[in-house]
Amino acid sequence: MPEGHTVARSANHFNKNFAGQITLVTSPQGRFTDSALLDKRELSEAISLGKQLFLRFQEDYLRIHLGIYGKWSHQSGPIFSEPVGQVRARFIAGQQLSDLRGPTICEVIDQDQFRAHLIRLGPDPLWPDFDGSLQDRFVSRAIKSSTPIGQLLMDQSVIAGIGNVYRAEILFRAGLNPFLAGNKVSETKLIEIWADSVQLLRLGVETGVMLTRENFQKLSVSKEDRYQVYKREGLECRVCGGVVSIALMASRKLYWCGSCQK
DNA sequence: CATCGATGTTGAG
DNA sequence: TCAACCTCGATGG
Repeated sequence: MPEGHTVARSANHFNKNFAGQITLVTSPQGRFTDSALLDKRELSEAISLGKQLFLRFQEDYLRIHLGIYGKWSHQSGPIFSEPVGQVRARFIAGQQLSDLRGPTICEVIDQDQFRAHLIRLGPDPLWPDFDGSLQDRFVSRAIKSSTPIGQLLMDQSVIAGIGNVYRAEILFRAGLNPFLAGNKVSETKLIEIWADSVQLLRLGVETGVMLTRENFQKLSVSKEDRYQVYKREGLECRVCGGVVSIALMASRKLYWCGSCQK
């Protein structure tokens, strides 16, 4: 159940432990019927873009999207324990084993299809942005839209990698009302949101935890203390003491503080 | 033990 | 707009 930082961590794991190696690819569950196409080939590299992970096997790509249920489990050998659950795809190289369970997408695609996905997806705050063009793509897209900013942040073609937790937390940190249309948000504010996304996602990659509170202390790792507003409906806002609200926006739960986020 | 819900997306209507 | 997809840990009785 990842947002972009988790997927980036998976890519890092594959680049560290599998890249450049002949990799066994199987489907213990049997539902990944194309596993044989990749079996015993070199896993060239892993690329994360938003919530999608692409494992390149020379000229072929395995596109993986965990969706809401999917999960990775990694093990180091020489002894591998049998993990619980239905394993869609299993990867083994040397002493490393990775099991993929419950993904929405696990499909082999070619280079053209890979390029199509790159084009379709919006800018990923975790990608290097030396000339600021990724930030520009986000700002210019959001500032033209009459869609609420709370929905724009969940749109993977606007910004890739933000999910329901970061959406709520970023808007709280920006003091921005989620219902405000994108074209009513100032350019300065949009740049601030992009910069905060970069900061938060990087910290998430580094720590493996979604830290969003003021001092980023890991002391706020316990579930009750972790977030500013996410899943805190009916509780006191940590800043103003008002009540945290909840509503459905595009059928996803949205959390915000009505007085901090006017 | 049964039920619920989740950091997500697609596609039918 | 909403059901369907798909898995399993958390929750409650």
